[in-house]
Amino acid sequence: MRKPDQLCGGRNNNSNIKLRKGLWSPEEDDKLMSYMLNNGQGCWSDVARNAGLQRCGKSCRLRWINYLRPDLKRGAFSPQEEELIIHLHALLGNRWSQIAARLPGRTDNEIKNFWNSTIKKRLKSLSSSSSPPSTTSPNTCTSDSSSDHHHRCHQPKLEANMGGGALVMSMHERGNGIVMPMYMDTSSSSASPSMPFSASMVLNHMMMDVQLPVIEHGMNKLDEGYHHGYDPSTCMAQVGISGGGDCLLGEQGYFGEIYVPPLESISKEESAKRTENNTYDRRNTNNNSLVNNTNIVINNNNNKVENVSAGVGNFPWQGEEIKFGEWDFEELMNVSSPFF
DNA sequence: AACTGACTCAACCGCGGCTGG
DNA sequence: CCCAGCCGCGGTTGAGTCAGT
Repeated sequence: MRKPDQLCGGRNNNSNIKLRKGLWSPEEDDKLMSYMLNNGQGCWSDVARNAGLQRCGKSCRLRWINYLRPDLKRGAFSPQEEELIIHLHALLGNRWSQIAARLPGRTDNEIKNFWNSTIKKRLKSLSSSSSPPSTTSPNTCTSDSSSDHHHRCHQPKLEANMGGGALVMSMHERGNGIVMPMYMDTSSSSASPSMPFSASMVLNHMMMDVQLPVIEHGMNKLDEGYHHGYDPSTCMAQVGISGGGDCLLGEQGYFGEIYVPPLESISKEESAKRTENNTYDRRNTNNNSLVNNTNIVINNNNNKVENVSAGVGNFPWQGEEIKFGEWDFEELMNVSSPFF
């Protein structure tokens, strides 16, 4: 049931105007940008039409989300962001949009590309160099999520059927700080782990290698990220996991509480100016973003993920409450309860 | 300088989910 | 319940760029 609008390459609904494809011109960017700033987000097909763009709504949406959005952070990923991505991927799998929701100013596409090009490669090389003897098999692969890995990788399955999704089993203990992320392939219908234990260990090593700065307790900041306005003085991305006791990701330290230091600071005025002068050369825009707080709050009292509030930018079209509703976290946690 | 392979990243494609009629 | 329209997501592609020879 393909719909006309989604067939971007096709013809417009009510005209014979051939929809444009391919790279966006600066003029098109201008049109879309000014339209979005003036009118906000509505129906994307209307946006495309009303902005005078010979593009399908989908294309406009993609362009806006991945490139024109004023709160986009440009430039290379910081080590902290990188670590966060690795961890979140271990936790969420290839749910790039959810990962992106926790990285203010980053898009799912950007993260996906970064993962596929950089991190995956690094994990691969690390796993090949470390290769623990007991767990290494000819079929060992990294967190490669490409479609063919299901055919190539046959890891020993866990007993528990996780029902898809990714799971981080925290064996974090007081003092020794063992964190054991175990990746469960989300794309596999068989719910078999796509990351062998060896790769998990590699991942783990990577995480352990980097001591992330830890911020103070008091992370029960549900909804702060979204509801609070942008505060330049605290311009930072922040992921907090509430709960004094055991938490999903470990009690404290590596990813229990991650402080992503201010990557850049920028005033509202500068941001506004940047919005106006949004350049078309991505490589020249290693600039700043309207970063606010992202909070992940996990209620550990009942081992249930309650709510995740993610504020990605301060724009009404982006504010949304994100929940881990897609998997049954309670069940997931029960399954993994021996590890807690 | 020319060639080539690797890499990056913007954009497209196709699918599933949601919603309203 | 069914269907159409739309949105959003993840996977993939391909053009441009870079680095090595």
